[in-house]
Order: sequence, then C-alpha cells, then structure tokens
Amino acid sequence: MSVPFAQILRVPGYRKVAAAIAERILSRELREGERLPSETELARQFGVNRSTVREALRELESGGLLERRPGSKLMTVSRPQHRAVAKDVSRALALHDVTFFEVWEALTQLEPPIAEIAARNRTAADLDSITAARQQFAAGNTETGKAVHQAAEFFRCVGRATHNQVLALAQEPLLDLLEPSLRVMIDKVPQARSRIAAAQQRILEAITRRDVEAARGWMAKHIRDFRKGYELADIALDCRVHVSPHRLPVTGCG
Amino acid sequence: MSVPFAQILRVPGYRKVAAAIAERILSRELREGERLPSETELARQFGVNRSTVREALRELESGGLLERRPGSKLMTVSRPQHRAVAKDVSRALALHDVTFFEVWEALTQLEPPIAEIAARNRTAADLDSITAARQQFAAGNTETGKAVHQAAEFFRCVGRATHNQVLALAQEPLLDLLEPSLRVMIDKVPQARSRIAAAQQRILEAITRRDVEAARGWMAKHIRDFRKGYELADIALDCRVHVSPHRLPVTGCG
DNA sequence: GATGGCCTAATTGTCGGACAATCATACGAT
DNA sequence: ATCGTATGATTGTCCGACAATTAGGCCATC
Repeated sequence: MSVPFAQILRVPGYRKVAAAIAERILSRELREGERLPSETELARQFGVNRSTVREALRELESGGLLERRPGSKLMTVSRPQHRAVAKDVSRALALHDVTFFEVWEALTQLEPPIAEIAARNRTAADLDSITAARQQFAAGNTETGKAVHQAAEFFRCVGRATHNQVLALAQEPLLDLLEPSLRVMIDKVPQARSRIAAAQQRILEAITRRDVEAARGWMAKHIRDFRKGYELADIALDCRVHVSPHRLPVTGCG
Repeated sequence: MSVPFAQILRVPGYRKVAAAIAERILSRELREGERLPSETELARQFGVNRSTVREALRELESGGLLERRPGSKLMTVSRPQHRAVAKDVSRALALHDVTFFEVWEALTQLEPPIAEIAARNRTAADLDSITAARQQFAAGNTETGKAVHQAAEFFRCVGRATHNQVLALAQEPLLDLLEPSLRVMIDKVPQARSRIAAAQQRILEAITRRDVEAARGWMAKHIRDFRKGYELADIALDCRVHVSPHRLPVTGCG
C-alpha cells in the first residue's frame, strides 16, 4: 500500500467562530470582564448567521471562557473558574472507571507536599481561613453532607495556603471524588469525625508554627487514616468512584 | 438588613436539555459508543426546537461527553479524553497567570512519586513504551518542537506505567505548560538535550529493575535539572506560562 | 441632588421553516 | 462480488419572527 492520504477535514462554522473568539481571549486581546458584542453584531462581523454564532457561544460558555454575569444579558469574557474545571476533571475520571484506590493513592502523594509548602508559604490570612474551616468541621453537629463538605473545605484552604495555583487546582478533583465515599464513611464509622478533627488540629498547628516536617507528617498520617476508615466502613478500595451529576445546572432550580 | 432573598434563576432550555442528556451519560444509562437520536428526534422528545437541541449538543460536545466519529453524522456518547481535559486545565491555569515557578514546583512534588509508583507497577508493555519514547528523544537529530514533544511523551509513558489514571491525568496539564518554555530552553542551552537523555536513561533503568528509591531519586534530580536549565537559558521563573491556543480546531485546516 | 416611574431600543431565548451537502441504505447492473 | 445509482435521513447553515428581559434616556417628584 502506498502512503495513505490525509483525512479530509471539514470544520463547521460554529467551531471556527468559537476558535476565533477563544484565540482572542487566550491572547489577552479580549480581557476578563470585557463585554462581548451582541450576537447580531458578531454574526455581522463573522459573516455568518446568528444561530451559528450562538452555537459557538455555547461552546465557549461551556468551556468557561465566557459567562453571563447574573442578571445581565451580554456575555462577558471570563477565566475558567478552578472549581468548574475541576468538576470536568473529576467527571472525566469517574467516567473512566477510576477506582477509589487510585484517588487515595494520589491523595497520599499530593497532600503531604501541599501541607509542607503551605507551612512554608502561608500568610496570616491563610491561617484564618484554615482555622475557620477547622472550627466549622469541629463544631460537628451538622448533617453528614455538610460535614463532608467542610472536611473538603479544610483541604482547599490548605491548598490555597501553598500559594501555588497548580497544586491547589490539582487537588480539587480528588476532593470531588472523595466526597461521596467520605459521606458513607462518616456515617458508618462513629469515631471518624473526631479523628478527622484531631488530624486537622495537628496539621493546623504545624502550619501555624511553620513546621514543614510536622505538617507533611501529620497530613500523611491523616490520609493514611482515611484508608483505615474506609476499611472500617467496609468500602472496597477497588470499586469505582462516583460523581454527583449536578454540574451543568450550576444555576439550580429551573 | 434582613435576610437577603435568593436570586431568581431562569435556566434556559438549551441548558436543561444538556443537563438531561449529561445526566443519562453520567448514570451510564447511555453507554460509550452509543449513538444519540437525531436532532429532530431529540427536539421532538424534549418538546423544543431543533435549534435549542443543537445549542445543548454544542455544550456537551465541548465538554467531551459527545463526539462525532470521523466520517459519521450522528453523535455518539463518549468519555472525555484525558488529553482534552488536560488542555482545558492548562488553559485555565495559563489564564490565571500561573508562573513558571508554580509549574516547576508542582512537577517537583508530583513526578518523583510518579516515577516511584511506576517502578513498582510497570508491566513489560510499559517498559516498551517508555523505552521507545526514550529512544526517540535520544535520536536527537529532530527539530526543537518535536524534541520537546518527545520529552513530554517520556513523562507520559512513565505516568501511564503507574497504572493510576488520577496521577497520569494530574501531570498532563503540567506537561502542556512546560512545553513552550522547554522549547526555548532546549534551543538556548546546548547541553540540555544530552542531559535530558541521560536522565531518561537512568530513570528508565531504575524503573526496569523496579528500584523504587532510585526511580524517585533520579526523577527528582531530573526535575531539579530543569530548573538549572531554565536559569542557564535566562528564563525568569516568575514569568507567566503560555499555552498554545490550537485547542478548539482539534480538526485542523479548515 | 437623589429617587422612582416610564418609554424606547437593544438583546436574548426560542420558535418555525427552508435548503444544500453529506451520509446510510437498499437496489440493480456489470 | 464489486461497482454505480436512487432514495431517504441527517447535519450545517440560513432567514425571519416574536415574547420577555435588559439598558439607557427622560422626566416628575421628593
């Protein structure tokens, strides 16, 4: 057989339009908060129909490059929010049959360094937010769903304290995937709440006195403890993680 | 001031349709590869216009939940590809003014554990692909762009060898963000190629004999070396990373 | 001067219909 | 069995339309 021909690629117009707008955003030609022209105007400029423009806008909107400020009509340029991007990642991982063990292993590797760097770089404001998260969890008399959310929030605050966006974003999907199983665990294992609260306390103390070694060590122990909790709760480590679907209706009740 | 009222939320139809389809995909009711009904049929079922359905499809398509098999008309359900998701993450990070230092620091924390776990879990097939990637880079007489891509490919192969999708996906955005600056570095620092090749060789050897300590250690050194290279190339660590925009035209030349 | 009401124009969300180009499929010819 | 053809389905794109909402200007009132 001779050299195969390259595929003929037909790119639909809505994708070209989306790509053109996306390029201007990525090149900072369009800056955050800037308002996009109206759909009619865009259609005129690109020389396509408004329907085509709208399909392109949906693509950009879904990617987080455009958003509509609440109560506003025109779309504004925006930077994809970390939470939204993380949701996409965790959704992808869940669809790829990621096991709980994989998530736990990643946490094992990622969280201790995060704690260490947080101990090194944290500011007073970071301490405040971590403390607040810890206290909210330690209050403890909340329902399971909220408690789980608060436990995740503690990790998020520590992640932000690293002042490294890459690390902070990297842990977000893990927290998403952790959440559902953590909910089961907290319900099933009576001592889980107090153990988590104690771990948070020690981590917070270490970060407070900038003790990088202790912060890393306690965080490592904290993660190891999770695994024990899962075993106590009879949650198999090799079963698939799930993810709550409520992502697209960011704006809730229709 | 009294308790503020909740915002009135009006969810447009195209988003409801997208959410409804996404939910069926996430719940595995619609399985991968399954073909979606035609737009007309979907419009009939949802009781909306075809234009509305199309906007919803663009949203799902952009999120990677739907794709069109090449040369096919109907959309099929798909799981978001890791590469595509990673592109979104790196794009988001770039737009959030992530500095090169942050990327490097994340690599410092993430890659050594990946090498260690790869050394523990690698199969013979993994060794083959890592070896192939190493050889392609070591051949060395390629142009800069290709060389950079091959260097990243080495990391990818090691990541896959961990058999942990979470870790493998976590490093992908870092490689995307590394690429542009690595291109500059390889061009400016003459000895860069050989040093990278040597590091790859040692890492590969360690992974081959399942020496987890050595794998972690050499990888750590490899990453530290990157930093030296950047200093030699006069690339400031606190400058923003960039990302190539060619993401949306996955299908190239229009 | 600030506030609130009112009017007009602009904008979005949605609809209906239309058509060319392409794809899927069955049928028939060689 | 392979190739050409006819037919229907599907997508990409267009046009035009309309209700609901928002933006912005103008004016009266306090």
